[in-house]
Amino acid sequence: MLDIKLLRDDPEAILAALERRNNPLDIAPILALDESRRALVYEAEQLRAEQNRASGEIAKLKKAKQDASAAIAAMKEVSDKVKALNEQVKQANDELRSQLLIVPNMPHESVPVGADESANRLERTWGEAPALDFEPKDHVDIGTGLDILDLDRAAKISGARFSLLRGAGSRLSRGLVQFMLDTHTQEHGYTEFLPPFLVSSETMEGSGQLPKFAQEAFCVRDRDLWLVPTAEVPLTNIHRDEIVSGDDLPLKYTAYTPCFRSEAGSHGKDTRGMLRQHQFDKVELYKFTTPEQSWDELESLTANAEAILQKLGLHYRVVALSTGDMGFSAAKTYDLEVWLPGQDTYREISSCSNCTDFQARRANIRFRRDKKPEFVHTLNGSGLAVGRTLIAVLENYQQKDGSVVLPEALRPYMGGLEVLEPAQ
RNA sequence: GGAGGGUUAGGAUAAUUGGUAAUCCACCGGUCUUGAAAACCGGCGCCUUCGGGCUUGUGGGUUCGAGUCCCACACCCUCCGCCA
Repeated sequence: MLDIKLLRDDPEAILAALERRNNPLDIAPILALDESRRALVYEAEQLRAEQNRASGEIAKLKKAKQDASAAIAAMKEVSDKVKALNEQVKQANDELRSQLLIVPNMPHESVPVGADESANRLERTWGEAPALDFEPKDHVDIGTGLDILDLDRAAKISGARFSLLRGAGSRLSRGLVQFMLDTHTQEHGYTEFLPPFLVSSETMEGSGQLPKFAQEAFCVRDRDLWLVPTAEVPLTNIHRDEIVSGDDLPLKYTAYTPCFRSEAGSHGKDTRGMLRQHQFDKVELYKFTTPEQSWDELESLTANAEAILQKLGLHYRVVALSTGDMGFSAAKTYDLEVWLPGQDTYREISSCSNCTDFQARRANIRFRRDKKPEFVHTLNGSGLAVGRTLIAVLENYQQKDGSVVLPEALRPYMGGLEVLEPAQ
């Protein structure tokens, strides 16, 4: 949610930002709404002041055992007016908020301008694609050959877009989670959380999933609970409606959660294998920072996610998303794309964003350094998507005989195992 | 799911038959001091068009006026039931 004051004081800047995002939203009605709302608030407050004064008078008269019926009768009218006005103010507030909620965040000046992903900017690449002297298989064939991935039985249990890992496969997934959390907590200074996987509507609204993206999430029947689509949701809401100390910033949090997404609208996309699932594991990175810190912190958060890929020796590239490709809340986003030999392409494995004060305003997360509370900046990024990391390990470290050599960093998490051998 | 008790600022406690939130601790600033402590003064919740307005778990209701009365809900504690 943008600051209404910014809209009021500098509507041209907002219009220019919308233009860059290729978003034709008209802000004139919002400004008109704001103006009439403020007039209503002022009028209501004036009447309220009169009411408070008169109430004091009535109390005095009553104490002196004098007749107050005339004053009470007069106040009855004022009271009715105040009630009617407050009702209007409430409506105007709700209306204004819902209008403001559909305005996206303003892109940072360093974000490449363009309509879609074709305008994304390559920032850097790391490592090299493995030189395979044979036709690489994709993770489905590799995983099936190793008897660690069983998509048919997953479909039997839950339907399409689920996976069933077995034996070393499930241990590899668990090991990846451990490896990522250990790295972020011990080397990057993040505090680990294990949040609820079911959250309330209020929490979903706080981080911007509701009402706009209700279609993308799963909800529990007959209860006000949603399955988390990402750990970003519970992590954001840890400090919802709080004022944290400025001395504590930046706060760096990490959490593993499963993520549940309906992927409505992605039918026919990535149908093979475990690239796009209704349930997947992810280790999330999250920061609450001051406004001055947030751009440096975006770079270091991205570097923290990259460190995982580097330790695993996986070739990847970093891309700055264009204004047209960025998410609603982000002011700037870097995607990490890992090389997948089985797909013969780079695939997103992490998305790191600075949401500036956009999410904080909506979730009402502030900090105090002087007298006035200010909104924090929030940043989030995957560190990393576990399922896709598993895919990347399988595809990049596959051998001609169908085995997979485990990267050294993972071996301690696999009981010293060095190679996944194909089943006989 | 059932029964009972509770929720007032960061913490702890007040508030006549309903009269418009008081006090202590902690914390911050100032005076004083070589420095510190103590003492004293001011802050110590939010918004503001600087007139004020809002704030007693949340949302309604009654009333000129609600921490107080009524209704619904949330959360916490204790016990029963169920359960890993």
